[in-house]
Amino acid sequence: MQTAERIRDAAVARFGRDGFTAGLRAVAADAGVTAGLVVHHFGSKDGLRQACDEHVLAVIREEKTKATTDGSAAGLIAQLAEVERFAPMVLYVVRSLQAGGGLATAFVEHMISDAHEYLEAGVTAGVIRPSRDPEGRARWLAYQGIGGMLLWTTLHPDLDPSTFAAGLREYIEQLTVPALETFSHGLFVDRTMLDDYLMYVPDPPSGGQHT
Amino acid sequence: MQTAERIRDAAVARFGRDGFTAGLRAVAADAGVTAGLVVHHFGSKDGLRQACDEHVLAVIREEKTKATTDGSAAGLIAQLAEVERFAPMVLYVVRSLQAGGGLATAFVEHMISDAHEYLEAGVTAGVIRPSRDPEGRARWLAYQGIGGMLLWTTLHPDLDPSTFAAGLREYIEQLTVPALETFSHGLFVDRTMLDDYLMYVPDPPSGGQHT
DNA sequence: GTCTATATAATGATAGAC
DNA sequence: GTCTATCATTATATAGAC
Repeated sequence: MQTAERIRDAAVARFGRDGFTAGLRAVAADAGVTAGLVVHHFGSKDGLRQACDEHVLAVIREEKTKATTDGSAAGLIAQLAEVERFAPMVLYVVRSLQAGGGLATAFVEHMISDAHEYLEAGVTAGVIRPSRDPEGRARWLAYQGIGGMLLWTTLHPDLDPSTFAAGLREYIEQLTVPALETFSHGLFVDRTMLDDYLMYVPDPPSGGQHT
Repeated sequence: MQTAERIRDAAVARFGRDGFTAGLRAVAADAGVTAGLVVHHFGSKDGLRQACDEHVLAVIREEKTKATTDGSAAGLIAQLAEVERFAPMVLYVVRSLQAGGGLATAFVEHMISDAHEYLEAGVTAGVIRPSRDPEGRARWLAYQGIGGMLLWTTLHPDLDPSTFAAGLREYIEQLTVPALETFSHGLFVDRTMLDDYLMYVPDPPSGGQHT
């Protein structure tokens, strides 16, 4: 393997474990080179991070990671095997989500798009209820799902590649019943809250479906 | 006002704007003192942050901030005025949630407890559906609600006290319809997904209600 | 391509005058 | 209590030998 790629992979793993405050010397040591060489290849620390972002995003797109923001336990748990396979990269994505930036935005938009596709297929198949704002619903579910996991992750900072997947499993198992309950029959007994709000926002976004 | 308190308030504001990577010199300059005096009063940067945490948490408890994780637009928008009043402290809490630590955990647990109380009152009043895991449902709603806002905040890093509340309003207005829809009648057409899952996890947690 | 050595800047923290 | 001056460390990045 080329040295530059080895440095980049070491950076993905190190940044994933320690966050972006990790120094170039640590990355260089992991890759078996010196800090100077890292700068020689990537110009700066920011250039290195950009290379990591691009590589991780390319892998995500290539693997066609499916969105699992529908709250389905089956889908989520099935994804956990993938999480374990790509543990270093998953951790890198988590760090990006915590820090913000281009990869985080791209990842979230990717998940929203996937969720949208998945939900619309469900609507067509008759298992998912239609929405008057399908795009907004996908966006909301993605934000809540990713955000919830992100918050849980941040509150349990002992995350390393070996324990991350197990911890994530615990989080999902704890919250699957409430999620499925709510996604099955909602939270409110009736729809007065929705109707009250719709009186103030009467215009459904384009693409809205009958609800 | 005492100098130590002025330094502490300056630190809350500065850490809220720039995150915890902000230096002691910046905090000291904001408070009109020197870096040495900050250390003299708080022992270390970590001591300063701990003092900030304790103060913010005390204010939160004193103001009896109500949980708004029920997805209700009315409740959320009503809270926005409070967000504007306490903008520097809200930003500090956001930074804590991004960084993890004691204040973040305490804040989330506070919101979970509030949501639990609020939901149970709704169940008793007959407007909220019962859950077989009321505590888990409150936890799930709090994680998703806080996490979603946190993710949105992280993805829009141009946050300062003046624009934060307006941006938050935009986020809420975008996603209120999907949230109310889902909380009104769920996401799935029927409850086969829930029933399928419950066959694997047949034991309802203690305190469960009939669903 | 890779290294050593160094420049430069910023950090948290300390010592001691006043 | 408050300041000035400084130390020790760490960081990114550069220069140049090989």
